[in-house]
Amino acid sequence: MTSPRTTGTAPRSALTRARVLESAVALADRDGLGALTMRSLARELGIEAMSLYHHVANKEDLLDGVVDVVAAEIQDAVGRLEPLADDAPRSSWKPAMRRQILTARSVLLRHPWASTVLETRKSFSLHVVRYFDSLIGLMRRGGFSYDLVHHAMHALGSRALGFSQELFEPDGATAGSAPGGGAKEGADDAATAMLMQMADQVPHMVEMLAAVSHDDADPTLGWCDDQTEFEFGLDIILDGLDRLAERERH
Amino acid sequence: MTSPRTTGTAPRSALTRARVLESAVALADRDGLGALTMRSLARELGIEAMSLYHHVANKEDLLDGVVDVVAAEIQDAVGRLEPLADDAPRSSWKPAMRRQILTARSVLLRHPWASTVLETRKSFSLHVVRYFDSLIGLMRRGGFSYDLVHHAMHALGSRALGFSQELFEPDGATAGSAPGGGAKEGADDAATAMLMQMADQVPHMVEMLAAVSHDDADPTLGWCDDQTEFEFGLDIILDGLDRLAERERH
DNA sequence: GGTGTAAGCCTTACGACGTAAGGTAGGCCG
DNA sequence: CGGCCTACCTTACGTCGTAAGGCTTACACC
Repeated sequence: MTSPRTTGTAPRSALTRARVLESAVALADRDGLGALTMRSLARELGIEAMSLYHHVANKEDLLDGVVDVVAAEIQDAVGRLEPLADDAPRSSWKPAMRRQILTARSVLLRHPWASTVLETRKSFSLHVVRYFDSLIGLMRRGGFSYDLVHHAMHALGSRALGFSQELFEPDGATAGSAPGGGAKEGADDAATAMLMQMADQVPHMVEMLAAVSHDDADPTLGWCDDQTEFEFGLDIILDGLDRLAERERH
Repeated sequence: MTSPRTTGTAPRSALTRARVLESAVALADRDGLGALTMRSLARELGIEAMSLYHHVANKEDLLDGVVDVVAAEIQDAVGRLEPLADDAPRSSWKPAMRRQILTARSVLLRHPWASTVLETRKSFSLHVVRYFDSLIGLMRRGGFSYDLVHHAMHALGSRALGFSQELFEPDGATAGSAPGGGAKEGADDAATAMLMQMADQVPHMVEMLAAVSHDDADPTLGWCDDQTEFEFGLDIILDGLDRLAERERH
């Protein structure tokens, strides 16, 4: 379909590392992380698996690159936010940081598999580090000592990037099930039923679920609002840091 | 070596699901999660790979079971703590919870691979749920509404179990490298060197590293004390929750 | 005792996976 | 024109999880 360019300087390869990585991201978005294999990615690009090795060193390198693409997307989105005014009060570090983190989160929500890959990297992505750097800058403007900044980054952990791995997520991002798959609904119901069975073993939990679910509009216990819970946890940490920074400043 | 029992009711199988799971935990402890395969586990037990399927349904089930073993260990350790006195003040929920979580953490530190596996489970382990239940109970004694308890569990996230997945851990728990492996030292140094190279790209980060590392005793920047950072983050959250609970109680 | 049954273990084999090794063909520069 | 470099391909190996089916042992019952 694409006519081979007969002029130009590089007629041979339309395929670049960048295109490989973009394709990998698209494939993972569409079919899940489990479906991202060298062979399937090659098929997607219309080449053979081994040809990928001319653009990435191995699968680890591919994943590094894929993380980098997502991280660049984050940095881009964060960079699009309007910057802090020069005369902004010291306290504005907190809403600014909140906004950056929620922006990062919105990007990661578009690539649900990315957090899993991020956690398994053993080297930095430049884009991630630059994103962290901007958070550090915000805290400095808020009057944090570097020591406090350092602790703060650890306290935030993965929340700094906008995810907080939920234990026991309903659907594993790793799964990569075929899009027509059936058995999904009822997962919550099954969990609730299981809990009911062991009501005597976990009385507080059962009572909590009862209490929380019926001042909710939805009586089927459609479980929790991720966004709300994320923001709740984030705010607790930001408020705590604010208090510590104020104490530090005497 | 072990004389086969000729009496008794079950002379045949010394191998049980429990023994399989224990062996799997031991293998992962020793050689890493990556070394835990059906074949290697079978070799460890002196049987063939396929024979394992008489005791576990498949590898997912094996991992479920392995998580359960670790969770039982956590529950056991937590159960060994002395319980709250009946006349303990309301505010004692906080140190009690802190103690439980740090106890859970001490168990997970003995099984560094376990957090990774925990995150990938898509169903509950009874022992984990019971542990959570005890945390909920503590917060209730502290006067929390169930709604606040619910948010609190989300805010804690994996910290409730004593881990806070560090992005970019020095060594992947998944690796399972041969015990004689060489290239480990210098990982921090390499990271620092890389950061130095891009100093202009991440000025705050570089400055922070400089500031934090030289009021540290160790000038080689041996990086951070995990335990300290974990407790710092945990305390921020617990303090924040305390404040919210107090406000709730008017 | 003999016999049926079922459990525990083994053998063989399949289709994924990542990737090592080496082959081929086209475009560039001399 | 000839050599070379590079993108791509072919083939093959060793690993993984596990499906299918066979052997053997120990018990339940007659």
